[in-house]
Amino acid sequence: MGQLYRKLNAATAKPAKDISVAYHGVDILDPEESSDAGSFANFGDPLLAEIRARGKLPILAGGAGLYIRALLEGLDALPQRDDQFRERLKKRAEDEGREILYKELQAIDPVAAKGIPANNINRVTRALEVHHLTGKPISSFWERQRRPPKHPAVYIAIQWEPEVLRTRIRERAEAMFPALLKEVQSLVPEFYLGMEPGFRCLGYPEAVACVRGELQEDQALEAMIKTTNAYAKRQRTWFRRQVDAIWLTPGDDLAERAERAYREKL
RNA sequence: GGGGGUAUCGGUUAAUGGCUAAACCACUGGUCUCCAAAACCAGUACUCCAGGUUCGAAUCCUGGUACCCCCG
Repeated sequence: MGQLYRKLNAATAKPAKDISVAYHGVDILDPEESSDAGSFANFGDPLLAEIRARGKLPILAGGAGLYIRALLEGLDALPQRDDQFRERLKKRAEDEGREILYKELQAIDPVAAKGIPANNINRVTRALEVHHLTGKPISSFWERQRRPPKHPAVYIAIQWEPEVLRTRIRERAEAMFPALLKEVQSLVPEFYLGMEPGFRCLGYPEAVACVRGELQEDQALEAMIKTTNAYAKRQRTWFRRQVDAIWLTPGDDLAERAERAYREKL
């Protein structure tokens, strides 16, 4: 996710430059460009086909479950995001409260309203947006018959002991933080406001707040650790419940076991 | 040794002597079809201890304990 963005290197865990694997999808957006699951899928779909055609095995590495699903399974034919419309809704939600938007959704699309929590402003917004753009309720696009995945794949996830994972996340954040601060200082406020889409990536909002003097360094670091832990938890839930992942334990020969799992499954 | 203050979920705090002790964060589980490194839902868990006053105590009183501050 963060790896998509140019200039944001310190906290995005990009692959080392001298690595012997061909990487794609790194440094393809500027921080002011927004990304979404649909455009990610559009980017990756031909790429996967092309790599396969060369007889190579593509590997998707990352934890944004929705992006991976969008790429491997495809999305329904929903329209792309409309940022202007979203801005308007956001403003209305701030001025009049989010309940207004949900009431609107209930009026336009009771089916969708039933499936979307009233407080989930993101999904309520999306549903209203689709209606705005197409004149049709988003639920009318939901008529999805189970289609075969566009790209056959095995999901492989690593199951860490909770305490070990916690420690690794802390150490990772601590290791990244000094460079992250320096990087953000060199970008904000001179070149960026720090509110652009790229700066939504883990650790960046905290570093921006620190550069602006809103947080002490140690507070920012702790906040970054916090959000990273929360993210890891969401990942765990996603790969546990949303997809049929194979869970491997660290300490084994991961590469070997992953390959075996892959052969068994396909 | 003397004086004062504080004590409520893991953390920070809320509750005129009166509903089932609350909120936020953390933690655990979960939701998910285009901002997802997002947004959201649910759950666990607390009145320092022992007495007393009272119909009724987190709240008032006594003693103890722990921590903080001041004086020696």
